[in-house]
Amino acid sequence: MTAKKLLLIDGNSLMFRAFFALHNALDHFTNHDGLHTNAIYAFKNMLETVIKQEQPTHILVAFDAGKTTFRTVKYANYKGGRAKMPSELAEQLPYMREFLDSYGIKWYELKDYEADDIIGTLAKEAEAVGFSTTIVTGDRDLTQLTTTKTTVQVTVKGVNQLETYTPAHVKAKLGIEPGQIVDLKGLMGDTSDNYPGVTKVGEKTALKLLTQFDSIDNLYAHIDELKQSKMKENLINDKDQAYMSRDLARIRTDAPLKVQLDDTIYHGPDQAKLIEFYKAMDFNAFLAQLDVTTGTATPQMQNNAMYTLLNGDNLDVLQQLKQPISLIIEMLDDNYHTATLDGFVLGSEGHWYVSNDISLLQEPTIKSLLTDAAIKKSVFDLKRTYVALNRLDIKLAGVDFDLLLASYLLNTNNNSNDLGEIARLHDYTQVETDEAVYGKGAKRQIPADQKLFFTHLANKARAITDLRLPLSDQLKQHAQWDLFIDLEMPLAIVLADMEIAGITVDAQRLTTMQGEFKQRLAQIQKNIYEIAGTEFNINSPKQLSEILFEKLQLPVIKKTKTGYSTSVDVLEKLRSASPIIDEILNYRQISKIQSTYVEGLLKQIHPDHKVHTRYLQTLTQTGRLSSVDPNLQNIPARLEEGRQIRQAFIPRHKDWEIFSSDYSQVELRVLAHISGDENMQAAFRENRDIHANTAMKIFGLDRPEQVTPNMRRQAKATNFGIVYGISDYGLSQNIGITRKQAKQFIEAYFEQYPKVKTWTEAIVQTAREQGYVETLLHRRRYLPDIHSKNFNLRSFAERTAMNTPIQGSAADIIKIAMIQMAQKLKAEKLQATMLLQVHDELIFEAPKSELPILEKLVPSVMDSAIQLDVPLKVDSGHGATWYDVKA
DNA sequence: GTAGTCACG
DNA sequence: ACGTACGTGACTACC
Repeated sequence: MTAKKLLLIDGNSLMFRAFFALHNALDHFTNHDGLHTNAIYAFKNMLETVIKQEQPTHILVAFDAGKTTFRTVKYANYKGGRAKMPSELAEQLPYMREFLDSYGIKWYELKDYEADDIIGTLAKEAEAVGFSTTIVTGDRDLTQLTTTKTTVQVTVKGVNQLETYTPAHVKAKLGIEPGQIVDLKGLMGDTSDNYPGVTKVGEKTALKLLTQFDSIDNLYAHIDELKQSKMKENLINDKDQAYMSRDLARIRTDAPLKVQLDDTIYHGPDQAKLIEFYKAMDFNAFLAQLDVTTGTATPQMQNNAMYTLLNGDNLDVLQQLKQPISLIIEMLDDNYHTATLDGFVLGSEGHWYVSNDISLLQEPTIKSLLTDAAIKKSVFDLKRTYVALNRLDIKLAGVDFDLLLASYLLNTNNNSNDLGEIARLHDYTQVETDEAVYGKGAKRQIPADQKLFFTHLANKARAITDLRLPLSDQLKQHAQWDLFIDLEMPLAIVLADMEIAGITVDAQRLTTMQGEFKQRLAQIQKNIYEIAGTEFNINSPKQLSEILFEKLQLPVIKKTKTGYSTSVDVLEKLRSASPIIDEILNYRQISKIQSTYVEGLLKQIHPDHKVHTRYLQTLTQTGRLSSVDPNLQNIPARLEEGRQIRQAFIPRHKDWEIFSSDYSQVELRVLAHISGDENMQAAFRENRDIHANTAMKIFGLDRPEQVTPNMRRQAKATNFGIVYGISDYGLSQNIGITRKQAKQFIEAYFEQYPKVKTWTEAIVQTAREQGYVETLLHRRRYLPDIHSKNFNLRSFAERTAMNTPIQGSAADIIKIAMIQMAQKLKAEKLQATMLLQVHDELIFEAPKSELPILEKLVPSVMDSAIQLDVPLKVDSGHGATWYDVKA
């Protein structure tokens, strides 16, 4: 006899999860009747994952029967104040049941009881007859049902990550037994279910009390033993409430169910019904997964594109291709500056031409097709494709669609670089992921069977062709078409040219520095070992903390997940405690410079004496670029010691210089513009020192002379805080004041800049209502966590709602400037070359003779990139090396 | 592969 | 009561 395994699903809880998991894509998930289907879609995926994982013999999905239950009879406010179910979800309920029916899964609801009670009762019955049971829910309260035979899986993030609770896990996590959870809830109450518990008692206090007294009963039996305190008073006053809350929290295991365990046997889906259901829902991707003839679900049936192998003799077929033509230059390695070109594919609508003979690209037929701006082409990752072809001296032109860029703009959360994965995000399954075909890590390679490789290439090209129209439509619907066509697409070429140009690095200079730093590190290391009285690895936080906090017994300031923190802010506080601290800080600083910037950079220099970074154009959530291999956006600047690294960045010719322009306070100017705050706008219009201005306002001063450097520093931090989505705690940590003071700062700030306050509130509200926020150019960021019950996740989403429009609009602005700058340099036939972008700064190399031109041209392009209600300000400088560029 | 630390805007 | 500043990438240690 095989072991019986029961799967119990908290239908309401998971349905909500499923609904909000795809809340972003609510509009996208509607069937031909206009019915929303997102919750059903996500629920189905989740259900299949769990069934596959658990292999149950029995399944039941429990639902809540209605608003009133025995709990609301006991306590009228139970679950009061809850927002009512969104209508987009409510309309899916009947279909959810139909889905379960066709999937052969029993579902059940019972008047006056909640889903929890059905689950509790069945779990108990199942246990009595020797089943093992798994409960899946989004509600932590169900962990009270955990036993040796019953595990509870709680969704953590989204829907597919589950945290498994066994009695041991409950104990490890909370320090109490599963059975004590009701006592815990009794004492602490539950805000989301809206019952009170004991005044001022939260989880921490409640757990402390339970470790001492085990249960509410025992606590009250010994209440006299507690020392006189406010808490004791509260416990006594709220005794009835505590007992009531405990009873509300307790899940019933004796509900009068009209369903037997035998009714929950899982036989699998009714194929015919399921097909009908998927058709009704327009779940075409799911339909495709069903093998209709055998009536069982099979792995993805892939319909492969037919391809033709190109050779030297059949290239003329390409001239028959209909436009737009999809193009892929395949490289397995990430770094397209150096990766081997493994093959290519060209084609459109049913005609796919592939080859692994790269030399064919040089044939006039193909080369002219690629370089002709009048022949329209679609690609996946324009910058990558352009750079690869440039290595063959082919100037790619005529690309008017990039699937990767389009997908990124539609949802910045989808930051995969894999065509197959991205296609799936858009419900297109007729192409494998690269990982599936090539493998990953050390095993990544072209498949031994060439047919597999060519088929994959053809499928990829077909995916680009098939997704071009729908994604273009979506961009237009989102008002993002201009952002796509006029900004990101042209920018890809500008960035490609910058990467190709590269920046020259003086390896000699770095090697000299390497020697110096090596000596200094050896000396500091010696000092540290002397003070510590032993040798150890200073680079190991673990070994270092043993020395500091155990051997030397320094006070512990902060802990990390795994031990003691040894970060700068901790060490700063310990400075006076031991001379070893200064030495360690010094060691850290220099070894960082040595390993990351001196040695790290040396490794990245190409034979042309340059480094060629790659800008990631589709990674950040805000629209900024990022830079890798090497990262040239975090070259030291703040401290002199590190700043000297910039001496190694030099122009490519003698008699040339490095020239740089940067926006001054661009983010605050953006804030002044979008908030419409008159006071802040006036400060910028009158070209005042914004931080001093803020200091005067929040400290109530009349004259700028009264602003002390410390006031300005605090005001500056407050300005930054606002941009980051202010919190009193964050600000207090940053400038070392109390939380209360920080709160007063923020209040004073908002009084002086009232519209900034209104704007922050409005943007958070906007995020709640539409599920996303936008930049000036309609770059969009979805914030699903804005509705989270989890305080941390929700707060983070709220800060992000404030920060993203600011940071993202600043990113939009400099991107416009870059495109216009590239055009100007070309139009004016200047030799000056744009090399780097560092978020608010553009860096060039140029013959000295062109410097006077650049000094006018670059700032004028940058400050007129966009018209705001406040002026943009740009500072410039130049010098023999990057280090010598000073404004 | 993850965590801790630190470099930048 | 909760426990944080926003956005990144690279290096080292350790499992």
